[in-house]
Amino acid sequence: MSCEQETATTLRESGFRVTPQRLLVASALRHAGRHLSAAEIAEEVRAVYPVVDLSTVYRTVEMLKRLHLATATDMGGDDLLFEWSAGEAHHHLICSSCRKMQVLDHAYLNSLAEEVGRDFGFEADLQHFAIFGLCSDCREGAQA
Amino acid sequence: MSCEQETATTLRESGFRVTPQRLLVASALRHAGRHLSAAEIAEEVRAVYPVVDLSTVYRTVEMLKRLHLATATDMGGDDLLFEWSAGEAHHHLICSSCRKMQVLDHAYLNSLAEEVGRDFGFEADLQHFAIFGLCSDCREGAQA
DNA sequence: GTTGGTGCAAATGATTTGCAAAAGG
DNA sequence: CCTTTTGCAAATCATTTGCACCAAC
Repeated sequence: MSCEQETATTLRESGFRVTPQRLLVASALRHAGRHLSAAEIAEEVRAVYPVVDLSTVYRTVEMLKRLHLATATDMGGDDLLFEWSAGEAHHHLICSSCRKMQVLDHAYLNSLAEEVGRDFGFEADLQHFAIFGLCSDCREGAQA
Repeated sequence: MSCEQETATTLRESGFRVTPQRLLVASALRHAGRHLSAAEIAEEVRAVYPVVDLSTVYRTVEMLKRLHLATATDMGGDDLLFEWSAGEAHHHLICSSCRKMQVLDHAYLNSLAEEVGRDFGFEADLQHFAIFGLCSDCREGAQA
């Protein structure tokens, strides 16, 4: 089953209509392999399907979020960044000083999720966390 | 030493000038005992000192953040919420469904901070985290 | 006096919304 | 057909910025 068909099936099963815009937004995210802003998603989609409004992108991404197919994260920039959410979750260490971004394996957040579930019955949505702080380079720089 | 004097000393030592606006914004946060939006801070300050612009509140809070005297957190509402940052850090579990908010002790994030520091040399700023998810009540509701 | 801080007013800019037309099922 | 979805255009609204004046020190 192709990516497109897979998305289409998921949408239909969830009671949403399948439209080219939705498939293309999903596809753009799935194949980007990185975080995209709403404007970047629109750009990607327009390369194939010229007329897509930003509002449609926002509405679609909102839907994908509800279906746990995409995540939205404030990574310290001016706009929210969206990412396809498949396979293992991952997170980011973002340096407040130099903006460098490192990937953090989900293993680091596993026990937190478990403890919070055990102690509070809370099902934490730890798909995509942004942890701000100072990277090793900037820490050394600050001491010098 | 009173709260006001304490803040004044900190500001002076950090090379910032001491102004009534700054002392009052700090005081509003310190004594609120809860999260305040910029507008709420302005309201508090104006009760004592009638003319304070929102932009001053934003600029002051930004300064307090740099001094680690206050935190800014997106708690899912329309605006950022600010809180005085004293004593032990704490965090929040926020239900995406019913918006209920529970306090999470810093102990839950301690090991994460340590591991990230050890493995990446990254000094995580884990003063005030908002963890979204489903609370126990809403999980039960969803199953029914 | 200098420099930094404030109020005011205006700009910014991402995200949201109302609505009529278009398309999915 | 009936309902959902879209594009368009306009609105929203928290936050930021430029600038002239004022206050710390």
